[in-house]
Amino acid sequence: MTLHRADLRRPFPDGLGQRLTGATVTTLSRRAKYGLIDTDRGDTLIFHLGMSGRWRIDPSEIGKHDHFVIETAKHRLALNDPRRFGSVDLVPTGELAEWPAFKALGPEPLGPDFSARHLAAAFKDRIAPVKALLLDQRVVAGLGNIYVCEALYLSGIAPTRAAGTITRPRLEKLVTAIREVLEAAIEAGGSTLRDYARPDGELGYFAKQWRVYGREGEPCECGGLVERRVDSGRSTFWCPKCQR
DNA sequence: CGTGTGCCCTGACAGC
DNA sequence: TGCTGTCAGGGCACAC
Repeated sequence: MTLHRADLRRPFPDGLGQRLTGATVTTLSRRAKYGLIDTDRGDTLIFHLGMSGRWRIDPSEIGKHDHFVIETAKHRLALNDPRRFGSVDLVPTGELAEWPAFKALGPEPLGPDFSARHLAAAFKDRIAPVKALLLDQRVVAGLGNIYVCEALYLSGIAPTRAAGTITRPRLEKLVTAIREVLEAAIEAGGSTLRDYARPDGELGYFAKQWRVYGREGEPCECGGLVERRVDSGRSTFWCPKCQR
């Protein structure tokens, strides 16, 4: 294991090398936008790819942004992250549930605990825009900017709408739309924006299926035009005519 | 507590 | 061919 700098979003954990060297990987999994690698030493390596991170498998050479490199028996894995918005943490597996970023995490959107009932409870009395709450990982875990825009479009809900004012039938539609968007994206191999690639190097083709994201000024099926707005530096794309 | 803003950082791209 | 400005899949600290 080699570190090529001292930190990403935050410093790499102390003792990373000693705790990983010689360990055997027992399980690979995911929670929200974090990847989890369990070892037989009782530790879990938690990584987040941020906006620009990727794992490079057996790279021909170690590049400028290959910050963290793991050698396994068969492969070399390089965590490459130009913007360094990603993170690496090492936590005892038994303490994962108490890990700060996981403790308050909402349900997985494709799991059994995500429902209109859950959203109704999370949105109750909230005046914040529904888009902001869907991006809040404590409400639902793992949705990002693109998929939230797409799901709100599919369910006909304006991103600016106060979350607590959405009726139950429309929350049902929203839950369905979120699942549909995620399943379609997974099926297509992810979303390509600029340079995202799948582990095999192929691009993710879900971008071609975006209905509103990145389509400012283009016509919606309803005859309206897709608009873009920016809130605290992040873009929202939506059709004001069919999203209310 | 809930809400909204701005920053972390680099690279790609458009326009001049 | 540079240069400059804008924008980007996320998360979190901070102010009110």
